[in-house]
Amino acid sequence: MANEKDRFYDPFHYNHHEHQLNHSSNFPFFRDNNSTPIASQNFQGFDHHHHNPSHQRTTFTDCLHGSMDYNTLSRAFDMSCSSSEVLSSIDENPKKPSAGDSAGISGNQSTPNSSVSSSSNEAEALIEEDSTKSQKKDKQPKGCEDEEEKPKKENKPKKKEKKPREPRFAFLTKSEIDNLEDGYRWRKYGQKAVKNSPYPRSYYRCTSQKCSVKKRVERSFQDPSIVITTYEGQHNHHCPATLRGSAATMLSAPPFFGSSYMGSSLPQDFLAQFLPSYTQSDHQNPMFNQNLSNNLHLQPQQHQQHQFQLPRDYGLLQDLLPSSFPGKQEP
DNA sequence: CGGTTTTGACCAGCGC
DNA sequence: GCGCTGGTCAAAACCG
Repeated sequence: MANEKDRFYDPFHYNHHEHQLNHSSNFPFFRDNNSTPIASQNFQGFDHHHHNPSHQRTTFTDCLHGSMDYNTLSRAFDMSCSSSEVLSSIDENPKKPSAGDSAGISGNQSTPNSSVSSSSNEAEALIEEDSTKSQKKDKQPKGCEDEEEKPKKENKPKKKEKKPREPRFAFLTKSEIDNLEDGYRWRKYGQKAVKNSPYPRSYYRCTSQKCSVKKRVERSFQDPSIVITTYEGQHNHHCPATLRGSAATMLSAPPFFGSSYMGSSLPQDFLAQFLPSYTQSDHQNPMFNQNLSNNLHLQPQQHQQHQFQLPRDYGLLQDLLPSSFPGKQEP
């Protein structure tokens, strides 16, 4: 058990070589044979139009390994990217012919177009749903902020302006544990049966006050060993140090992506490591940097300079980082 | 006793 | 307009 969790924490608990091999594939999904975290995700800029109206919505799939600061990650990836090798995306066909439509990630659903792949490529798809559709739900007034404990049932102020949904991104993790530790504290607020799946989907909210981050956790019914965790929103606080040492540090390290260092001039090597589909041309593309920069600075708090320090137990991480990366420890 | 989980009900979009 | 579905609420139960 604990083991599983620990593994999940470890962002680089995978085989380097395998990783590299996967680089070449269009399918940024990998896992090792030992039920290690597979952490792959496809990003789809659903709310691009929201964050940046001028943006056109693009699908973007990428993968990372293991868990990191989801918060920053989501920001980091919520951008347009040239690598479109992926996705089928629901982008263009937000609506599926049949009902399982909104299930976004529906990796566990057998929706025809869900771009989710099937068991053989289980995680291939992990695509986020079209935000436009998701917006529907946002019952405004309440949101996740507990500030307003409105009596929703009766007189809910008819909400009008839909609050655009936060970008979401998902992780696939091979684990027996449904609710994987990620450093943050969550409170479950709902559970629903998933259509065409024997496994229910659980809804969690960050327990931190005024933090509206939510996550959904469900198990792929195609491959029950895979847990699909979808994050929505950005934490506006640091990761509570509930995790053991480095893991927490790791997960909560905004500096990882949030420091100005990461702002607009990420080391190419670094990006390449974390964004397997990232290419040099991406980096050279002004839009890429621009988007990245923009996305990394959505949150004021993240502007602050952090002295990035890598947890010592992440040897692999050390190895992956370019020597120029701040905090990189010399052997 | 305070925080979390459970769970049935409710609500809003969407497709037909 | 109706039915379906995902998402959310909130009271009750549970737990440490």
